[in-house]
Amino acid sequence: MPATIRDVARHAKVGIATVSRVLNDSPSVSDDTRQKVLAAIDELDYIPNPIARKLSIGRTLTIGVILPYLTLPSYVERLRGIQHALEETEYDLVLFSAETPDQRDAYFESLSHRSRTDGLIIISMPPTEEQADRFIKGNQCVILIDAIHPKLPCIIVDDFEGGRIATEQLINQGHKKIAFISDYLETPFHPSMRYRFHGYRRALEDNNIPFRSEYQLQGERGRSQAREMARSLFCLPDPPTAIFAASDTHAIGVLDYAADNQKRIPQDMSVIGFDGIRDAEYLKLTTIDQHLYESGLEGVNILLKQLSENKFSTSPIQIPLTLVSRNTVGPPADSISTSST
Amino acid sequence: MPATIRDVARHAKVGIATVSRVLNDSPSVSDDTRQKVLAAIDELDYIPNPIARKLSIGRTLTIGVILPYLTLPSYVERLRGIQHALEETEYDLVLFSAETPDQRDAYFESLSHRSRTDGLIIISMPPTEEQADRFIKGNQCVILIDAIHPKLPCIIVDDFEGGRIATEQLINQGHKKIAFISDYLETPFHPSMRYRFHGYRRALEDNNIPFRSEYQLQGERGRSQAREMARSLFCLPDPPTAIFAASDTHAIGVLDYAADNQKRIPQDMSVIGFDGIRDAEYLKLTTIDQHLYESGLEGVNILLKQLSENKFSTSPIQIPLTLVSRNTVGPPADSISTSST
DNA sequence: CTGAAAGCGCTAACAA
DNA sequence: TTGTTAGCGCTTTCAG
Repeated sequence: MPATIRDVARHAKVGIATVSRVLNDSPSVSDDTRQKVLAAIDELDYIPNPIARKLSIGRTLTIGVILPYLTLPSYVERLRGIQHALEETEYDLVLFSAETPDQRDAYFESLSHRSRTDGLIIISMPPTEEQADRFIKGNQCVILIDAIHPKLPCIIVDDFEGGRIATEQLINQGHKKIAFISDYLETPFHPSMRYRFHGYRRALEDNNIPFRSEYQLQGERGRSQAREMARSLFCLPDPPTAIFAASDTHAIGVLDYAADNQKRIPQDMSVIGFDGIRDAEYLKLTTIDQHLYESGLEGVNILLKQLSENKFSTSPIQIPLTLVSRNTVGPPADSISTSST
Repeated sequence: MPATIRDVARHAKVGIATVSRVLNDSPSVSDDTRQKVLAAIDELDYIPNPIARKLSIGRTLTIGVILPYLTLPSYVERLRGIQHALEETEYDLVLFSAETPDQRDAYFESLSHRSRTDGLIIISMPPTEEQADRFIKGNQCVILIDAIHPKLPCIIVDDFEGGRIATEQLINQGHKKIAFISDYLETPFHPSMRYRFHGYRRALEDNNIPFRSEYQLQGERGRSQAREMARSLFCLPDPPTAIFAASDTHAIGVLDYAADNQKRIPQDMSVIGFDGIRDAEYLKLTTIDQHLYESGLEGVNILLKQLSENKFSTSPIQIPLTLVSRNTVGPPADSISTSST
């Protein structure tokens, strides 16, 4: 049996509260008794029981993280930021992965109150009106990352603007035939991509480039799906000269297709991604970096502030986007031949 | 203030113990009173406080997972298995990421006893003798995945045999000039790769192929490092015709190099990996699948069995390896020209 | 089948 | 500065 605070008190011949005080670094303990207590603690190999502490102070000292898939690099990268920010605090990080809408709803329900966690970081899953109300009613501290709800604090990026910038970057290089590939846009699951698409449309419009529906492809999320989209695009009678991929994973799928089919990037096709995952850096992918890791850090900071100050703001925090120019965007082939003529 | 068990008892006009009984599905409650209690619970929106429960039963209902990096796909894949296995249980999964040896030692120390977690799943980090003793002394349930210690339960694969099989596969295709690339082999951090190397050596030996030290490269862990190794190998005066990469990440680095330098895989170079991460499937990489996801599942199963039966076996569980033949291994170029001559 | 009461190990008034 | 005491909300004997 492990020693308890009572054992320590007895051993040090002090009151149990005094032990608690030295445990919690209370200033109102004489140096003398502190030493005695410390000695007893040491002698008995005493370790305070965190559960008892939690019950007593009425907090769980636990932060829950709910994310959609543990597989996609962008979620893992955000998780890394969260984990890193949390490890210097007194909070434990408990992980919930919701791979289906049902599971998501179940978690939203079972974690809607304060009994298991002091707060929740929810990644890329906008709650419904009802679910948001439950969080509030349950007094659960929530922060949304990459999702938005008028009643809840959230961290987002300007996806519209990001989409616009990405497309503009392509246009500036001289591209006019610009494709857009993404997940299915009409799901409520991941609305960001829809905004990126709108940004894309806007950039085209601003530059008087007509939108061509054969240049817009959507499908199941995933790298291999993106590869197939790339194939379709390349096989078009009048193929695009550039692709704006709504995520780096999509962009990498395009790169895959190119690598396997003797297509040169960016000579035969320019590609710009979105996210700034680690592989993008490595693959020299030009992309819009949305600072995933930092968003995790920031999420923790905001949540902890909420927890300590017990006030929160529902005006979304915007993380700035950064265009990272690497090697996958260049002028279109025809512009080169034109200029060299 | 949330309702407590006492409120429910009062409301249902029963004793507090009775409420506890219906909460825990005790059979010794009359249907009649059960209904009354259930009604009260419903009416008061009562939610049992898990912390109080944990304190009372003396368990944390928490499993800790310690892993080296949250970035490498193989760890994430194992984590997925763990998370999945745990989500149907009453245990919470709390995450610890040890990115440095110091951090690892700190976690091993602070989690060496039962106060924060009921058990630990440790991935790819063999504890020292001293650390293992602490776990045992602290009565902490531990299972090692991809690491081994004589006093602790562990889940491993036969890395030696895997290395041998991978190499043999290359040899069977007619290769004689086979390179091996890996992390630095001499660290105590990730000993598996050393065994894979030994398996490689053995396969060469068995087939009377002399080991050529210029064909063995090691370096920092990582895809881009592997890419550089591929470059060195290709630039050798007498380059190898096949590469056994000690991890899929290494293998993908080789693929990267090939894609960027007009090298055809497997025509110009055969590549076999090790791990069976998801990208390997997607990239059609031939590899030795060590069933990462399943290892996570299995780790949880064993740990939970330990917890419930309070007995454990330190004889390592071996997960079988599977050779997955995909598109990156073929006969060497010279053998083709030979046979066609 | 049910209830009273004694903890689980800690924190935090309150009094001294 | 210190000790006593009353909880935190649950489980679990033990009587009835």
